[in-house]
Amino acid sequence: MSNLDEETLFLVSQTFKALSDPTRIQILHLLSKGECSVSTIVERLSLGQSTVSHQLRFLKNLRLVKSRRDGTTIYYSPEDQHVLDVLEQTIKHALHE
Amino acid sequence: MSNLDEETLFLVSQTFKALSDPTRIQILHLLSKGECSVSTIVERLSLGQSTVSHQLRFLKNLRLVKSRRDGTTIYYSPEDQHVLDVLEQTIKHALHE
DNA sequence: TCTATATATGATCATATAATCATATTTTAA
DNA sequence: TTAAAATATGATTATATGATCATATATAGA
Repeated sequence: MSNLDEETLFLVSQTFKALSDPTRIQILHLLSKGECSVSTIVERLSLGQSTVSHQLRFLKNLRLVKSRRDGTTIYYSPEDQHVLDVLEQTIKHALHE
Repeated sequence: MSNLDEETLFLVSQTFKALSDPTRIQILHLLSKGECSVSTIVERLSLGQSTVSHQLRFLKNLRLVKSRRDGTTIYYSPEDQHVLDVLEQTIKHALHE
């Protein structure tokens, strides 16, 4: 496996940290079914608008989700299949599958 | 993708949390090269014995590492290839690969 | 049994994190 | 250009986390 300098180590840990919160996992899991606007995420998951916006920024900073604007609405979706694979694999691991 | 009940959500988040700390990533990364005793990990990574022991317990609780005893020495290794795959994939993601 | 070695555990404390509140920004339409 | 709707941002606060210290436990050998 590739070596880990300090900077990479930090980036990797941050990436996992982005996935280590139930709220952010819920959001990413919802997005895995198709892109959603912020307000849709708020409704579907019964979360505060500010909470969702903060968490989306976190996920986006780590390139786990991407966004596109349509008018005043911003749609979020998973950055790539890679991200969903890691989530899926870890769900399986957690479920002893 | 599989649905996520509250309990699974928590387990998945804990699993990612176990991988979200630089110290624990270093440990797992070291173990990916071959099993190590606690004292070897302490030496190789220049960490405190108590720190390593605490972190190994965390990793083991989430089934990310396993251990075997030989006399007074306890050897740790990654639980399975699955775990290493997730680590490897995330390292690649962090490195934009 | 007594000692030494290896590892684990419990408590403490400084720091990091997530939710919330209030407010700001951006875009569209009237 | 003003208002409304959607989203983002900054500050605050309660809680979670990780390193460290002191101590406990377990195993092997004298």
